[in-house]
Amino acid sequence: MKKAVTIKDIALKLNMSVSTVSKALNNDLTISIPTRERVKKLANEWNYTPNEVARHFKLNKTFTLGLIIPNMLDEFYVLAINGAEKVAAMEKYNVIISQSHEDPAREENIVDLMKRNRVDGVIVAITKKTQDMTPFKKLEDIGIPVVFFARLPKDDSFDYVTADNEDGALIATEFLIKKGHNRVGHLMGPELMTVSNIRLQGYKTALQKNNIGFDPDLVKIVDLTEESTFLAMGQFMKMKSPPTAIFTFKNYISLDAIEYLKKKFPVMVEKFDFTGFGNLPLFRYLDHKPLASIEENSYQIGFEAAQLLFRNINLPKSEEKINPHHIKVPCKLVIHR
Amino acid sequence: MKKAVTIKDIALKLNMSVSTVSKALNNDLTISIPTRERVKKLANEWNYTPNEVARHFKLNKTFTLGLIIPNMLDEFYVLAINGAEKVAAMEKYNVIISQSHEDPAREENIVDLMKRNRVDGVIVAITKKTQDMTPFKKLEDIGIPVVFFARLPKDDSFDYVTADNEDGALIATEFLIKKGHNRVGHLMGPELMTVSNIRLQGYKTALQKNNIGFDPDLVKIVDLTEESTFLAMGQFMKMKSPPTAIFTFKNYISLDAIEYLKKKFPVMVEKFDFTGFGNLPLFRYLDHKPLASIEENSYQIGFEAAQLLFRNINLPKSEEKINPHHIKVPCKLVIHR
DNA sequence: ATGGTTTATCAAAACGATTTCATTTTAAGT
DNA sequence: ACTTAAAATGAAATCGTTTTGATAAACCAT
Repeated sequence: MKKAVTIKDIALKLNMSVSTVSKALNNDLTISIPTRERVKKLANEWNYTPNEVARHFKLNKTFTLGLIIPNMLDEFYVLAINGAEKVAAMEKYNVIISQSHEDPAREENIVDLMKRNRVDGVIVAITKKTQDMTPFKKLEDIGIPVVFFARLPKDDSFDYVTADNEDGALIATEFLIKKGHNRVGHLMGPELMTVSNIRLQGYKTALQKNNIGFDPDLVKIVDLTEESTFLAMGQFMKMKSPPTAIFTFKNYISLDAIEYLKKKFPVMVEKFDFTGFGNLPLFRYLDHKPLASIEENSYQIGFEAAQLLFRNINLPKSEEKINPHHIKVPCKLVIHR
Repeated sequence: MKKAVTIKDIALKLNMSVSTVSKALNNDLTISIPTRERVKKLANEWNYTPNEVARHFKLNKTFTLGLIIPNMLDEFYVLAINGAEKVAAMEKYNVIISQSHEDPAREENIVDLMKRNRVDGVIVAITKKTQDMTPFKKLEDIGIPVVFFARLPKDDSFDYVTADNEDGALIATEFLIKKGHNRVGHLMGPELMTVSNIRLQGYKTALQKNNIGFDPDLVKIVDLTEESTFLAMGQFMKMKSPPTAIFTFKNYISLDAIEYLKKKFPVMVEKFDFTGFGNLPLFRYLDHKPLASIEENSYQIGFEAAQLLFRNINLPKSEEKINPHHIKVPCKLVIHR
């Protein structure tokens, strides 16, 4: 079969040692200019392609970042990937991406794989259900730093980057209140997720700030499926005094909620106001859309997560991580109409 | 710094040679059961994580597939990735994904990178503008097989997997004709792209089959930006007898076209019928959407591309590729209302 | 006991690059 | 011409694993 040219082949042809060739290719100053050029010329002619596998092995470094995300169909994560890739590119690092598909077992496999492949660091948004943090601990045990983003571990000892969820929730809720709504509901995310609770907190704070009493009946937990949103909306609409506006955990939920209204209470569609996390590009095509979105700046989140990771990667061997770094990226309200 | 345990550490501790440990861990039958178990036990206790970098280096094989796509924000590609990943997983291969962002220079970098990293094969959807195929030729020169999908090279000597674009275009156009339209327009994709021309061909065939003369004025080329679609629609609407239905290269274009009508000819919105390639999940939330989509089965395309790639990877060293394989995955019409 | 298998283990080479240290060559200074 | 310093090259070790061929130990039959 076809085989790639090695440094040795070149050395042989030019009657020099492999060390000279290696150095020549790396522009080592101890090699004379003429030799350097002879080597490079032949390397070029022969289409020499350095074997990075060998290099990485020797250097004990892969110049690769591992990215673990739940699902690439969610634009949020794609943008975060792009942000991380940007930083990686600047540092001449590669990025490998893997999807957990919200399955903790699969996630664990991926972590193991990345560990075996000796990535230099890992950036991860855990699944909705991830509880056990030992796989990540083990990564750090062999010196592979980890940074979490978007989906956070309960355990605060890890580094993470997140949107300022509490503030975002506050802004989104307050926006509805200022619009004149005093019965603002909340469609909350899964209880298991740390962010769900933080956003709930922001919602509560907004009420408080505006002297509106918290009514537990105005909060329903959904799991991001259409059915659960429909169910929750049904419960809302059955109330003696239903909410007139809703802040949702994610705007995908708002969309399903609007669908529900379109089907069951068409007259209400126009009156009901929604806000939620996630500013989706498709909104521009919708006739009925949330009033406003919380833009989480996922690109920025990915960007900062990668930066933080590099800070850990480049830490001098001796220095151990002292305190975990927690970074909050500010949110922004985007009004759609 | 923390260091990972190696096979050597284990051998030392157990007073055996590294070869024995290696074989034990690989369940080699020439190693006695008791030794095998002793080794595995300690490996487990010490959290031994095989260094795949070293392994790949030694085996001259990385068990990794490279995937190059234009853009992960397009669901089409994400689904294709998922299909390819499925096959890779079955073969115990990893997948690394990189985005060209429609930039041929960037694409070339990625190819080079994958070559240096010695992936075992590459699956690629080229950029809109890619013309030069030598980077891919060079890949094959050192024995790394390539399979193209979705976006095809002009050069037919490569393997590829594609939707049956001509048939899809035919079905989509004919659907409009059968609905009673005899002035069916086409918003065509960039001329540089092979698929654009193939879809145009399908459109023409549909007209012919239904005894409708081809009117070149009913075809406008767009570049997938909103502006160019608006421009093309403007030209259509200025005609003495404009089209009453349009088949578009991609349904994203249909969406922009519908937006145009909403703004400029609100009364026409309901009368105008659209079909196009790409069945987007977000359609369910739209009040004004294309009449039907051509579902390209991108998951299937990714799946088959990976399968084809493995056929090449597993080719005995001796056998050279004879004829290129070209696979067409059938399309399906999905009606939205 | 002797030779002949079979079974279990080991030593060493190999993969492709980098890097340290030694050695050779060239140039400079007297 | 001779020493000495500077410049250029080379030899060899190394990274962690697999694999081949050799060796040692255990078992069997005569």
